[in-house]
Parts: sequence; C-alpha cells; structure tokens
Amino acid sequence: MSAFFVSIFVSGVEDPPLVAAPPTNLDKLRHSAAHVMADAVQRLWPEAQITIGPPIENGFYYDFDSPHAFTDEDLEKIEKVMGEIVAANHPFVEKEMSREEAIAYWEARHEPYKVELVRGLPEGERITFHSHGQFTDLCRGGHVKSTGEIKAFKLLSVAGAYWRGDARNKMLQRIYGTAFPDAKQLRSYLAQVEEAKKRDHRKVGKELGLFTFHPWAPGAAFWLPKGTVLYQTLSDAMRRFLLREGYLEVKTPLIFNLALWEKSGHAAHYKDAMFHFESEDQTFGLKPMNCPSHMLLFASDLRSYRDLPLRFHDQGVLHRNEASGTLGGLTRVRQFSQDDAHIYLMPSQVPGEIGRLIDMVARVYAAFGLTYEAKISTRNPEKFAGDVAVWDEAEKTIEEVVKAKGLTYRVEPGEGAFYGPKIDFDINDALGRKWQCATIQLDYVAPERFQLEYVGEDNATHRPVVIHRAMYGSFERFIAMLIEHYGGAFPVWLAPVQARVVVVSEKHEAFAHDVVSALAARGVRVDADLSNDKLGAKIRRAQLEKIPYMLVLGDKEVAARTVAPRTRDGKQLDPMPLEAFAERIVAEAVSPLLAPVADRSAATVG
RNA sequence: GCUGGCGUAGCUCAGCUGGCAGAGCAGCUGACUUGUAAUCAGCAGGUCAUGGGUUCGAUUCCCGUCGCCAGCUCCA
Repeated sequence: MSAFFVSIFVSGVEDPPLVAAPPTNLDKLRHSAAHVMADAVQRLWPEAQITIGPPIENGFYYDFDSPHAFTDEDLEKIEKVMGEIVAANHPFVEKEMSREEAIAYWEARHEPYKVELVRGLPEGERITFHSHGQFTDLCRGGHVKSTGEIKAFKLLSVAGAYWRGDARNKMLQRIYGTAFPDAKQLRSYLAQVEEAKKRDHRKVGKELGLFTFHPWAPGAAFWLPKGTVLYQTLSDAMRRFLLREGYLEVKTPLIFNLALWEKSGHAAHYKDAMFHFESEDQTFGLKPMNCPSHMLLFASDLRSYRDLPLRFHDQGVLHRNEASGTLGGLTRVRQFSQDDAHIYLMPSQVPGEIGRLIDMVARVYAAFGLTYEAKISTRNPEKFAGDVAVWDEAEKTIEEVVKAKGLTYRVEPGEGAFYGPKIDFDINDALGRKWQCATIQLDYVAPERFQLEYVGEDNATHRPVVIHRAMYGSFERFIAMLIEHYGGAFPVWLAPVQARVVVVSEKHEAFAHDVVSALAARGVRVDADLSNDKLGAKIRRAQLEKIPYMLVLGDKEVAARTVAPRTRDGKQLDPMPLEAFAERIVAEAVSPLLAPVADRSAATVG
C-alpha cells in the first residue's frame, strides 16, 4: 500500500458506528494540546476570540477570530508559549455551570462564539468547563491529567475556516497542529509526511513528464506523451473489461442545448457550475455529466424487458466550472472524463445489479492493489428531487445489499445526489486526503423526467430504474491516485516505457536497433539510450524514470544475440535470448483487469 | 468563491535592509568509447508571473490581475 495513512480494507460484516466513539488517549492528548494552544494564542494576542478546537485524524486545530492575521512566524512564538504552559504542568480541572452562569461567564469575557455555543446546547445537557492554569474553555471534556503530559507537539499551518462550517458566516483563522505521546513518534510522523510529499502526483507527474498545465487553461490537464500512454492504457483496459461485462460503449455529444439540463433537473442545482454560451439565440452548455444524454439514447428506440439490464458505457469529455479555489492537480479539475455508465433495469433487478457492481469495484481495485473506504450517502432534505417514499425505499435497498455483501461502510447523511442515494468509494491520497473515485448511484428521478419506458413481459409499458456508476471515477483523479500509490513506479502493463535498451558503447548501437524493433513489433513500449554517457549514467537515468526493465547490451550480448535485463529494483537477471525476454515482458504487460473471469453466470442477476 | 501563503532559466533552488540577476541539473558543441544510480571542458539560456504605483533607481516596497499551494465552502 502506498499511503502510510490508515486505510480500511473493505471486509467484515460490521454495522457503522451510530454514535461517536469515545475519545482515545491520543484524542485526549491532542484536544488538550488544542486548549494549551488557545491559551498561548490569547496570552500573545488577548483580543483573539476562541471558538472550537477538536482533535482530528492526525492532530488537532483551534479556530480563532482575531484581528491579527497569524503568520508562519507566529506559529513558532505560539509554540514557545505552549512550551511554557506545558512546563508549568497545570492540571486540567472540570467545573459544571448552569446555562445562565455559563452565558454570563462568556459575556463577561467578551467571547461571543462561546456564548453562541452555550445557547445552542440542548436543554438538559451538562455544561462543563475545563481549566488549566488561568485558561478556561467550554468543553465536553476528554483531557489528559495535566499540561505536562503534552510532551511532543508541533504547529503546522494556519488556514481560513468558516464559523460553524457555513460559508455565509465569518471566516475564522484555523491553526493546525499535531501532538504525540513522545518526541520520537512526533518525529516519525513528520518524517512520514515528508516522505509522502515525495510521491505527490503533481511532483511525480512533472518528474516523469506525464502531464502539465497552463495558466490559460486552469483545471484542464495537458497529457504529455508518457501520460497519454497511461491514460489510454487505463481507458482501453476498462473499455475491454466492460465490454466483457455486457456493457455497450457509446459516444454522445459534448455540447447540448440547455433545455436538456432543464429537463433533467441539473440546471436547477448546478447551472452556475456549467460552462455555457449563446449561439443563434439558443443557449448551449458543455456537458458536465453523461446521464441526460444517455436518457435520450435510451428513449431513441423501443426497449423490451428482454434488453434489460441495458448498460451504456461512455468515456466522453466532461466540463464542470469548479470554483477556482477548489482546483488542485489532477484530483479536482474542470475538464475530465470518466469510465461512466448508466444501467437501465427493471426494479426487480436493482439489488442484484448493485451487488454485482460492488463486486466489480472490489475486482477493479484489487487489480491495482488499491484499498478504499465505502460510504453511503442519503437524501439531502433541502436538495432532492422525486418522492420521499421512493427515496426511503432506495436507501433501504442500498443498505441491504451493502450489508449482504459484507462491505464495511459509513453513512453520510444528506450527501446523496439530488436524484438518489449512492455508494461512494474513497481512496486516500499520499497526504491522507480522501477522494471519491468509484460510485454507484441509484436514480428513480431521471427515468420519470425523461418518460423512459420499456415493454414488459405483460406487453404493457413500464418505467425502468437507472443506476449511474463509475469504477475509476474520473480518469484524472484515478491516475493521480495511481501515481501516488505506485510512487511513479508503474507495473509493466501501465509503464509508459516498459523497457529501455542501454548500450555499453557506440559499437553496440546496431544490435540495439534490432532489439528495439523486435520488441516494438511485439507491442512492447521500448526505447534506447544511445547517448554518449557512461553506462552508469544511463542506468541512473532509466532508474530515475522508473522504467521496469533496462536491457544492457555490450560485447557479450551482441556476440550471443542476448539481452542482460536489469530490473527497476536493481536486480540483474541472467542474460537471456531476445525472444525469451520478449515473451516474458509481453506476458507481464497483460492488464490484471483483463485476466480471465472465473464464472460470469454466478454474478449475473435475473 | 473565501482566508492565508507563494510565483526568479526547461527543472530544483540562491539572491542581506532597493543599486549591473546567480548555481546545480537538463540543453547545445567538442573530447572521451565507456559493463549496472551522475566522464570532462566550453557555450547558450531571464520582460525576475502580469499590469500599474512609489523612487534618481524596483526581482526587492505598495495596489490590482492571473496562476499555483494549504485549509474552508462546494463537488451532479
């Protein structure tokens, strides 16, 4: 596994936790460190108002409302004062107050955010305060015994964050930090973060010449020749994989009259996030997703129940006008394509198909050795289309299938698409951030809006259900995950250059040409380093390019018509005849996605 | 979009408080003819993101714009 962060492999039959887990000792330590940091900040800037400061996955933060804008230099000052508070070894003391006392307490101290928090506490809840030394904070508790236990901490960054996570509220200043039981663990964590940065896809993508960007096309990648090999190899593998799984590949327009999204309902929710333009008194838009065009495709012909499930696969280019501040590398872009598909089925076929898709996700991700976390997103009461009863049914169906499959998952209330609930599969990037990749979305709304019909066994017309699904998700994001997962050292089937011929001296160039053309003729992506450098330099260059095989050619190889392969991990294989090497690498270059399927019939649903 | 930071050669980065813009790698040329992670020498390479302002003078200070980065909001 590439990322050092904890990744939960989906297995086991467990219900999601319904209540927050009790704080761990590490949480207590970090939450205590947050208190100490708030204390230090207020000692340095007494006018800074305190808000909240919880522990998080790899540390803690505290949000302040302060006229002084904190800088990176300030972090050192704050750390210094924190060090003094720790050295003083103040015990953490709990005190309970009535609601009125608590409000009066914070009003007297000019802490309006705390007043608001107290007012928002549910009736009957204990209102507790925790103090160390002179500093007191409103807080449920969960602390170490005294500040002296906070032995190893470090402040990391300062960033903006909206009060209560709402963009309509004031933006506060958030200071992030981390804390560990001892200095060794802290050092080790910081070193791991540094290591992780080395596999950042933006860095590796530049080093390996995979893709680039230009300020004139923000959020849209240029795929360089080597990156294009990666992209197309993945695309082709998925295309062939899905054909074998009974999908029909289609191509649909990139530009549509806006009427299409008025009809689908997307315009109501996402019009501002679309690129649109006028032409001859009509408004057109670049498609941000394929679903509505597939609805038109379904409706373009008479459909029988015998055709169902009908699965359209489409890798068309999509554009979404994402807010500038959200763009980043390949993980969040404005132009991308997906291994998108829409499946039309009879209601009775839904559970079986979802189960089949969950299995497919497992198979696809296993092919890359990627681990993921599943989450079920449910109806957003303020942003949904369709009938509540239908939604409830759909959510129930999804949860039942997921449980039956033994998938470990968490529920994200209100995070569903506007047309239906979904199962998303998140992958962690090198820095531990989660990105949605695969998705399975149930949709009873679109067929309704587009008046889709099929003729049933009873010769009457019926409305199909639609499942939106993607395995990779966006190619751009998925490739970012793969780059970080493999650290740029791609398996042979994905490597942009699979083998490099390295000659010992100019004398061996003629044979090098023979080797290159023989391998290229077998479909191997091979090139030759004929530069004037010494062998060591060429090996080093190939090594830095993370090429799986280097084929060293010198006098011995020329004489025997053999190649001396060296692998990327520094192993030297015995010299072998060219043909033997060709067979070996061709075998290795087969996509694991296209390995023989065990038994399709078992997975097919009726 | 919001808050903060950043933008110097193809890449990685120096450039103190304003005074002629630098290195390594990569590139080009030449020499060397090489056996598993860097052969040597020479040359070339810059509107210091961009537009404005302050100043005798701006890569450096101030403002706007664009882009990138972190986080927040958003994510069909």
